[in-house]
Amino acid sequence: MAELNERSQNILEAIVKDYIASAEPVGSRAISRRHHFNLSPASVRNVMADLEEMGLLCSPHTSAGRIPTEKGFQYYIDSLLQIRDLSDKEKKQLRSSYRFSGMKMEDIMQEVGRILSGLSKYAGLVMVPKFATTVFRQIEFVRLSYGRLLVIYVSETGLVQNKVISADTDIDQRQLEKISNYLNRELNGLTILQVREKLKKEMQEEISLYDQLRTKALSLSFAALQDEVEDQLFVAGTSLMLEQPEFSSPDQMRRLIQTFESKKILIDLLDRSQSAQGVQIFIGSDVDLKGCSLISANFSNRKGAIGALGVVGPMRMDYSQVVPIVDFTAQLVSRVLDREAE
Amino acid sequence: MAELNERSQNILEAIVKDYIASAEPVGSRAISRRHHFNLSPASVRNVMADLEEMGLLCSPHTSAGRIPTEKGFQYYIDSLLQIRDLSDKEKKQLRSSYRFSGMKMEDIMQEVGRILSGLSKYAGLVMVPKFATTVFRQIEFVRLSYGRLLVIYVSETGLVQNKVISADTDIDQRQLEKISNYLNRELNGLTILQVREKLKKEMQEEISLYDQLRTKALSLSFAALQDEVEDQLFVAGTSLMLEQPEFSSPDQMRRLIQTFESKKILIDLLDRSQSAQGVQIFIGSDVDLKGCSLISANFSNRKGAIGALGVVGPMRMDYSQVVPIVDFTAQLVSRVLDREAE
DNA sequence: TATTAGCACTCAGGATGGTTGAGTGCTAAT
DNA sequence: ATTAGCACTCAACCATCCTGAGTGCTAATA
Repeated sequence: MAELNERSQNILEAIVKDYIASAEPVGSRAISRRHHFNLSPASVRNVMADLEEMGLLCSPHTSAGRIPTEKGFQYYIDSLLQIRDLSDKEKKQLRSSYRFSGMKMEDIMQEVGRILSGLSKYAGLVMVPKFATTVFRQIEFVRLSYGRLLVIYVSETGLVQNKVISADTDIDQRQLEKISNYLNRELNGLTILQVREKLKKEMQEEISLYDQLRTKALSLSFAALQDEVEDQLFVAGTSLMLEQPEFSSPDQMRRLIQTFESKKILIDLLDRSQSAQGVQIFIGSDVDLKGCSLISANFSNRKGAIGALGVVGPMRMDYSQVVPIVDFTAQLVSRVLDREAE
Repeated sequence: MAELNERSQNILEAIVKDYIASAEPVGSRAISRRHHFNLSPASVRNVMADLEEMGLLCSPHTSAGRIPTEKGFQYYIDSLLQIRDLSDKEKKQLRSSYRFSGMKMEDIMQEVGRILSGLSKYAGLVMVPKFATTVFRQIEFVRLSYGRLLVIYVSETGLVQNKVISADTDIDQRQLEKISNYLNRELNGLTILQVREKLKKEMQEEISLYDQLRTKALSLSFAALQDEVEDQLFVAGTSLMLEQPEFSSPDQMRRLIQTFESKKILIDLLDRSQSAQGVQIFIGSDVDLKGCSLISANFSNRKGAIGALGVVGPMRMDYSQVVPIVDFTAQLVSRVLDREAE
């Protein structure tokens, strides 16, 4: 993107800000009046025409003001937006909104989503990613019925997964305990991915069946861990977004709800932000989020990244407000999880 | 409700059916033409006026046809609706939609919701109720960090719950195993409610502390099981409902989404149907479901009721279609769970 | 040369009014 | 008891007009 001269930048910024505030097209007169760069509406119009030429603005129809295009927002965010830091007071306030003592992972995530949504007035998202990326801590088996077992495995970060598997023969609880003891000793500290590797390798070597218990243990844990568990996504405050004027028409509402319902689009985006550092901003049809933006950040404990959170709002979102909230929340959550981990 | 004479019944039924099909007010002419009770529009009008007087019909404005009121629907459902049985072919088809092998409880529930929604074209609900009503099967402890434990407990029906608790002292894994062994022996076969009772009683008698292990076991399990775990509700296909003409206005959409988001209203209703037998129908502002109805049924295995499922749709729903689907699905799910339980 | 005043033009949105058609209630005739 | 007939009502649709906000262009200005 070519650099803009200062005047153009100022005017673009003014337009974006006004539009964020009002959700309505902004006209040259309004700009020249409300912002005090001593310029007549006519001059402003000239600049606006240039900006439109460059694809940063557009007008819904001839006699309406201009609104920023996606590209316009992009430019604004990349070059003009300055994120203010939260004041200590705000940080304190934010910190006190979050109270997680005694909550288990899932509940914390849900609560974080709710609070994010409440603070931003948009939809809050929290994703706990695939189990595969976590570190194995413990596995337990519960016999449900003949040949049917419930497997429960716990990650280093405190995530719990359970799954029902079928064994070809019945196994009693005493034996199951031995098996889990064996596995817990053997697999401790590996990531689930490593565990899978190890199991696969050992099972190939094990064809000789010289140790019945061990063979059983391997095949059971293999069955338990083999397939992917999906990312878990918590969404809160969808209906808050429906209050926004850009979603006032039935059609737009429907589309929005569908987006949230399928979750896939959101998970993909959060997955992407998973691997990045710091706050990410995704804009509009960047990826099937027509008219919306996603502000996200990942969180982690000292054992590594464990998830991502964020806020989805209309593209016309108050970024300078929401970005620091998301950022700080991610840090807070990271710290909490760290404390929990040890 | 006073009994209606046959003609009135016929006409009411015709109106309800036409309205269900079209979602539009139905007029006297349409009735007298489409249904062949040789009556002129004028006669139909007379009857309609009576029905309106009784509060079973109303007209949105003078020159529109009539639509059934809530009371009208209620009467229709109570007295006129006849539920056809599913044909064997339909049953077979339904049965083959449901494939749950190797799925764990949560996934089954989610899948059932999705399928219910798909079949009915409305929103599908499945609720797994409070843990308290289930029978204890097994408890396991995992040490997370100093003094912090993860408790996992499994019900007879295969539900898994986990929770983080803090102990006042650190306990190592060997000791935890002993504790869980002890508890598993001691609490086997009781409902969670009974378990709570028992624990409370024993803890009172235990002040003497003559057995350290046992005391610890009691206090841990008490902490783990003391507080209520909420009902879990799975909702699928919200956006399908938005397609219905009655929710075409932004306002109605918003309200609907809010209802689904809070979940509370739905949980309350399903909770109610939990205890009842067979299919239940809840209509409209019966309970804060303005414009909607809920058709629900509970499911159970031979150890007792474990949940409820249903379909939420516009009050103008095709009951004769949806009721048997819900009914049969509940039976199917019950059977599946029975098979799983032993 | 950059800015601005002035002016003609555009167009969405609101107000107004007429027409249509579906539906009603009432009355008198059957 | 039923129904034909008729006057009446009213939402929905359409065309039309008007207004005001906003534009682009051009010529005058600093």
